[in-house]
Amino acid sequence: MAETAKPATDPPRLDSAHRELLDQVLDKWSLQVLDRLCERPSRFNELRRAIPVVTQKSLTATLRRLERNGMVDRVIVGTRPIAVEYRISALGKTLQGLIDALLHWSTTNMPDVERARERFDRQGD
Amino acid sequence: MAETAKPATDPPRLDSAHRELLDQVLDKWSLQVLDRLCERPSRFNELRRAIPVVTQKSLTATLRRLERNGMVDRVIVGTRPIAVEYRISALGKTLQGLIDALLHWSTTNMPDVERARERFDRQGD
DNA sequence: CGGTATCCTTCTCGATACTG
DNA sequence: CAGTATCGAGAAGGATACCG
Repeated sequence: MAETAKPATDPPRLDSAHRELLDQVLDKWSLQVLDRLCERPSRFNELRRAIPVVTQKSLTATLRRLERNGMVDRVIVGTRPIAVEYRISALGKTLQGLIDALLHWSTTNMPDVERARERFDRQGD
Repeated sequence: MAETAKPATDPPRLDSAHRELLDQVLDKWSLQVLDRLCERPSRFNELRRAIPVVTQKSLTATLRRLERNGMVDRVIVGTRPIAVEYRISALGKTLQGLIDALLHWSTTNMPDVERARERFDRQGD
């Protein structure tokens, strides 16, 4: 068979489209928003209070990004004063297991990570 | 019973220490570096070529961060000219399943995400 | 080969003020 | 209530040059 296969450096499995998507969905605020919305639908200011120290601006940007990627639905539930509810979408739900796994990994391995950090910092001081 | 339990907004599962760790390990370059190193140990310039368009500076920073968190080992395998090999650590290996899962999720759901984006962009134009 | 050091631009993010 | 608009500080990130 003719060889197309001889990549001394083989192609990355994570191409730019995948990277971009994961970046938009796994970033610092998104993880927390999605985690929260998996538990229950929430209003804007509810989310704001539930997620310590997020600013309006960052929360708005995060929600818009998640909405654009189909992870959350923005539902207007009342007018005057306007009321908006954010809900996890079916597509967003598919991330729930992964988020739980990440949280679990982080919890399990945090002690080892902390030891590694101390060792590293002691070496290089 | 006395009620400590009445959090109208309940506490976030993802506290700042976890967020910080996940941020340091799931960022754009780290994912690619870890994915690559799970396949095989690599030299610095090998990684650079394998990961399209990463700069020296960013790759160095990423590797230092991963090393500090105990995810990769930096092994000097030769001197003059100096040769360094980066290897996934035992701790880093524990992330492999998660990275595979993320990659799989991304691949599976990319079409739906793209449809969602198109719909969103069409509404708001 | 595997980095550091420096400069400089770009983007992020918080603070603040205002609106339908 | 749920945002938008604007500004400015600081961090991230690229380009380039140099070093052990």
